[in-house]
Amino acid sequence: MKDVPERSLVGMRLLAGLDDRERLALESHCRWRCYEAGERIFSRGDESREVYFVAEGAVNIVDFSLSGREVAFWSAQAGESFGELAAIDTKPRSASVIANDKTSVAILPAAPFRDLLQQRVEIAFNVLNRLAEIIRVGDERIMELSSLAATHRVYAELLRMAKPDAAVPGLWVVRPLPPLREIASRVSTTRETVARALSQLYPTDLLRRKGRNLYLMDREALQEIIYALEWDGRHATHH
Amino acid sequence: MKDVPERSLVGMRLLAGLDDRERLALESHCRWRCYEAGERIFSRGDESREVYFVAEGAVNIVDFSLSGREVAFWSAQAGESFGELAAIDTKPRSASVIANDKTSVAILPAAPFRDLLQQRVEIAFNVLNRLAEIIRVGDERIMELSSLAATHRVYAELLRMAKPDAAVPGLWVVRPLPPLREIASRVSTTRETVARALSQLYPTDLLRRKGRNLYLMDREALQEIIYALEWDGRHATHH
DNA sequence: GACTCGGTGTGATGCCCGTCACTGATCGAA
DNA sequence: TTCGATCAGTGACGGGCATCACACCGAGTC
Repeated sequence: MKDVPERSLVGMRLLAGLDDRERLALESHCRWRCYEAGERIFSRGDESREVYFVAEGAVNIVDFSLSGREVAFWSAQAGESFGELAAIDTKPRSASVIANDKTSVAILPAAPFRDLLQQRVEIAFNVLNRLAEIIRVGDERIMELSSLAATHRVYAELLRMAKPDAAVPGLWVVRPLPPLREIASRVSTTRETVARALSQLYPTDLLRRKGRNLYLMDREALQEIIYALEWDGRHATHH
Repeated sequence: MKDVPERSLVGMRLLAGLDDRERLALESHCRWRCYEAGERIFSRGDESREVYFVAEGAVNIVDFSLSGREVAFWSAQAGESFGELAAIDTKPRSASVIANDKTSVAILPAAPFRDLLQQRVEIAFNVLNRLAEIIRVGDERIMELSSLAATHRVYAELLRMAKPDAAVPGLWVVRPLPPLREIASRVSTTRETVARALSQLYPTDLLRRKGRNLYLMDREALQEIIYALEWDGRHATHH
């Protein structure tokens, strides 16, 4: 939000538990850098090993299939970090990272990062918890890809993106609604399918769109639809 | 392989780096148990938090969709472990575990496991590396599900399962070939599709089947097919 | 204004593959 | 041998959705 980005690691979740002295020591190992929206920070297969902390902005962690299809794995907002994998196991980058907005990051080389983990077990636990969360989310995604039709995956993603509306309790809103192409890449389908999935729901009045906001009028009913359609849909009882 | 299962944690990869004294101390916190092939060890959503070490046998980590579709995430052989996630983040089990063969396990409660991580950073690093590997494999799976047709995912899985033949160099073999239904659950498709994928390849002589062995006559050519078909297949150049 | 460019909505077309339904093969056990 | 159970192979059918193609819209820009 500021023009002059803060150069500090205050508020980084992965570093929760460090006192000021420790944090400053860590900052001395960092180099800082800004990226424009859309700029690529590193690519799958790269040999770099640094850990990145997002100070401002947000990034998408993605990968591309041979045919150019973009698959989004997850994203990191300000206060979060990425690139830990390569720093931990010293293998090449497993995915690419692209700045979403104008983004400023702190770049910490692998060596001081590993030193930190050794000296402060607390931080190692933070990292363990973070990796565990990534695995849980990933497993859920695999389950969805395996058992839900594309349309339903879109609805599931809407439910994940929506936040409670500040004004009306019980009303949920996706604000702002990202470009459909981005939703598509998160649930591994196409822009067109996302558009059709939404259109299909407008008449039922479960979804309502106003400008760049998308309102979920009845969250439970939407949830219901996702699973109801798995029964008598193409995946019939089978058992 | 023995009738009386060994009750020791020797050879557990996650514990590499512990000396005998430390290992014995850990064993004193374990309880031991055997499972028959097919028996369920725990289920997704369970509130247990123990870490399991596979002494003998093998287990499958799976999950079931509402429609009963079984999705296999990964498996753990003797010397490997599972259940670390819940022990680390104290959330409910993210998946179910089913014994593949007759299996004996050591069961370590979360508390001593966490103590271990705190006192021996080396072990914490082992766990970090393991989780990192799980994430990398999971990401690859998501990529495959997003960009490869079912038939090609089957071929990719064959390549993963195959090991070099002891006799003929350059020849790779899947031995023994598991039931097709299991391959299907690993790549999220059906038994029938796996059967058809194999049948399709027999005439080309890239695959040859003898009893419970499946020979890959030309590994590179198979690799080739998987990606070649992504170009001019249904996922045309798009961009 | 006109022109571009990124984001939308939607119809038409094919084809992959999940589902259902059989037929056989294999292997133990009775 | 004869069941019974699990696994394997294959045909038929149909629906979902990826692809292609176009029209529309708002926001800059010149």
